[in-house]
Amino acid sequence: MNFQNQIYDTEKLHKLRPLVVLTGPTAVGKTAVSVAFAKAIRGEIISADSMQVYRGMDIGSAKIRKDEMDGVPHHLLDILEPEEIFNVMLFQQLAKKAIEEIYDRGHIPILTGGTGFYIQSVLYDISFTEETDTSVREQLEQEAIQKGVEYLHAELAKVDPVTAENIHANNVKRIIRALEFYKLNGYPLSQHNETERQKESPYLFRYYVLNEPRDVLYGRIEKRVDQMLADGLVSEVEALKEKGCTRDMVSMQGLGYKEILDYLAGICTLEEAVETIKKETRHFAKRQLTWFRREKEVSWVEKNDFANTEALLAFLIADFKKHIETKLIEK
RNA sequence: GGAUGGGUAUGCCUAGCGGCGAGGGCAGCGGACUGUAAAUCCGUCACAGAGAAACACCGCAGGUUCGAUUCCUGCCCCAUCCA
Repeated sequence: MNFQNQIYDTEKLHKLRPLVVLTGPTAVGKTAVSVAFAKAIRGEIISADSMQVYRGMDIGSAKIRKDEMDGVPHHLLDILEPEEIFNVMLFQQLAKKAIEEIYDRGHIPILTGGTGFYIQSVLYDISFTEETDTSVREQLEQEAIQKGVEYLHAELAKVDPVTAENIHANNVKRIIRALEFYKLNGYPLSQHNETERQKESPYLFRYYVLNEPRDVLYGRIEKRVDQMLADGLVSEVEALKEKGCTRDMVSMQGLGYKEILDYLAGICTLEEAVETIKKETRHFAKRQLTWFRREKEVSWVEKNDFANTEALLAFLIADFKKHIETKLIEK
């Protein structure tokens, strides 16, 4: 670990709160860029990824290997067992804590990962109300099965017409969440969202979205899934299954896991599972791009605009210096 | 050479068995998203058009019919089987 050199003033870091977000659709090559970038700017990496938090889920989540980290500290990797539940609020808490600690060390936090929602939660410091009662949701889930989604949607329309209007009647999960929010907090979710949406980021940030032509990206996804299988994805999932992991767990909803689980259960052939993983991963990449497009203050970085990784890196570093570092080192 | 089954819209699979300007699925594309987010959900997907006017390759060409994607004939492809 040669990450001790501290060129930034800790107090100033806490005050200016610099933050780099480095993201992009799955398989664009975030990981490789992030490490080199971190080294160049004395950064530490915080993974904004809903699956890489789980231990024992390395291949399928495309987790960075220790030897690839090159001495750069990585946070929020391997912090939970696959049986445990993870969600945005938890992520936000942990990420915020990590950010403060990184400032203490005189370094710059770099949020890397493809979960846009997680990034948003820390970037705009969305406040989540304290909710511990899980029985409400369970009850609503039961009601959804017994009385149907339409019923719940109608119920939601009574207490929170705005949200009911916004959520499609088929979207069970989000209808349940909206109802749960109302029951637990006593006021409509739409009201909460309205105030949260106004928030300015407490950070001095740059939000980079790495991208490349769709067909190239899809080709890369195809190759990566094949590589995962060659690396032993099936035995990774087998081990998890033996450990007691089942499809209904949050962790097992990850791409590659649920499909291989189906294969292991004899629901489909391995070939079918692999095809599904590739297809779903493409869909996922697309959804990620939709998310980033909607995000306001992002800087799109097209890989094609650069001759090679070094050039891309040089750009990122120059951009970072221009927007953030100068503010940090000026007296 | 013979037998049988098929060819359905800019990609793939499939419904259709006389009123079809043609139903469904997939892929693709677009979108939503504030405690499951690698989740969940929505839209679009031949051309034309809010009009009684005109305009259409359901393999191709004819025929029957008021009317054919649907029936008949010939031809061209494809698949499997028999020679």
